[in-house]
Amino acid sequence: MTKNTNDTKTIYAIEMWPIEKIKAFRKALLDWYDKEKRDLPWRRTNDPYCIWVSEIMLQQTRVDTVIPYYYNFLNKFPDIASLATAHEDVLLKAWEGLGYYSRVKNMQKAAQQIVADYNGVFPEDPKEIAKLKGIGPYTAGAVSSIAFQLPEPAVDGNVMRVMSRLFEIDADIAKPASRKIFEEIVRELIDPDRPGDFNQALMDLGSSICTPLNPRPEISPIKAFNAAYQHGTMHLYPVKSKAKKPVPMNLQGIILQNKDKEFLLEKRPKTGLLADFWTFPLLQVEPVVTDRENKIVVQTELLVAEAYPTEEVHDKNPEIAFSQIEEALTAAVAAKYQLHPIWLKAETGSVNHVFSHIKWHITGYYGRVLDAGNGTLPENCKWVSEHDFPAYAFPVPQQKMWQQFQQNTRKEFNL
DNA sequence: GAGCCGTGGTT
DNA sequence: TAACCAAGGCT
Repeated sequence: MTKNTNDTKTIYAIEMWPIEKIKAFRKALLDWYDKEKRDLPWRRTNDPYCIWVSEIMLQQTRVDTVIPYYYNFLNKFPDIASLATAHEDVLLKAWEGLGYYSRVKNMQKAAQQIVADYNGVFPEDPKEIAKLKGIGPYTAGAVSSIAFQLPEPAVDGNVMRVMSRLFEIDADIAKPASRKIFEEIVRELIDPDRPGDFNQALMDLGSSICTPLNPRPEISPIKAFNAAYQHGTMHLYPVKSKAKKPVPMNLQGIILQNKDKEFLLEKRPKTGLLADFWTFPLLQVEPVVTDRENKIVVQTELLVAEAYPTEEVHDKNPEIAFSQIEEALTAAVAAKYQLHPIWLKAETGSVNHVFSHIKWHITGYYGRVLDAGNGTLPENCKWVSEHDFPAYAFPVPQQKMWQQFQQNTRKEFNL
């Protein structure tokens, strides 16, 4: 930060406004917020715990999605102590469907930190708040300003977009390093008397008027402060590099039922994608498929490194594809689960699911196991009656598989 | 710093 | 449809 001759600061080569303009900006923004702000559940409380819960849930997640989860979560875990001592399966169930599941695990660790280090009372110092697990720069600023009226910036995607247009900032907002620039700017602009409202007003403006697509700067309460709008350069901001496309992956979803009508569920590892969630067994098994010269097109093996579109497998040799898939499934299931199912001669469905960085294509197969009890099931596997399904945390791909099985296969074959 | 980590809504 | 988007943080 340097000082100019005309008494204004320069932040990362961006010239800050004089104090009179800053004050006018605060008033224009807060007047609009007072008039237009939405009535949201977490805006009816000053409890830092409730504010915290809302901020974690709102990370990369829409307001409409969060609202029912917010009520349910506070009902189940009304305070820091109850969160700190919750059972993990109950915790995950409360977050089921929200995504980014490490958020809730980190939140519990933070609750335990607060119990251990702060006598169970949420700390009021931004530096201390930022030490809590799962609380990064944005959330630390949000809780500090909203719950404790501290003049801390809370820079999220909305704020970066708004500021990049106001000041015609060329920094790539997709890069983590850019956030610091915007924090310095917000530190200068933030209203010291209403920091929480100021931060929330910026975010509300970003989500309603200063939107990524089809923004309406002409009706913005701060259009007079918008350099990009005034200069006709709105289309240039924000600068944001493109995200990578999700990598496709093919899986077989194995729906197995024993003679007690129970289904085989598998708990995923405690780190990585969908950690600690339950699904039908998912295998990366490709059948041996040969072309008309008996040349191998796809080699059967577990954990095939490269994804291979199932449709192509059928296309290459449709008349023998299913029996060869069946053969491969039988071998894989015997090896991994020590089970020997009798397969239904049809797929139970086809599920597509897109994650942030992976795209799953799951083909479902149903098998009935009559000799269960001989082999030893892997430690993370369990036969479960569907009556007990509501107690298990399922990711969306699993729910899609189950839905297809019920609606299609089960009805048709009376299983 | 870049990759990992979900899901649902919009265009 | 595919692409893009939404109140990020951790490793």
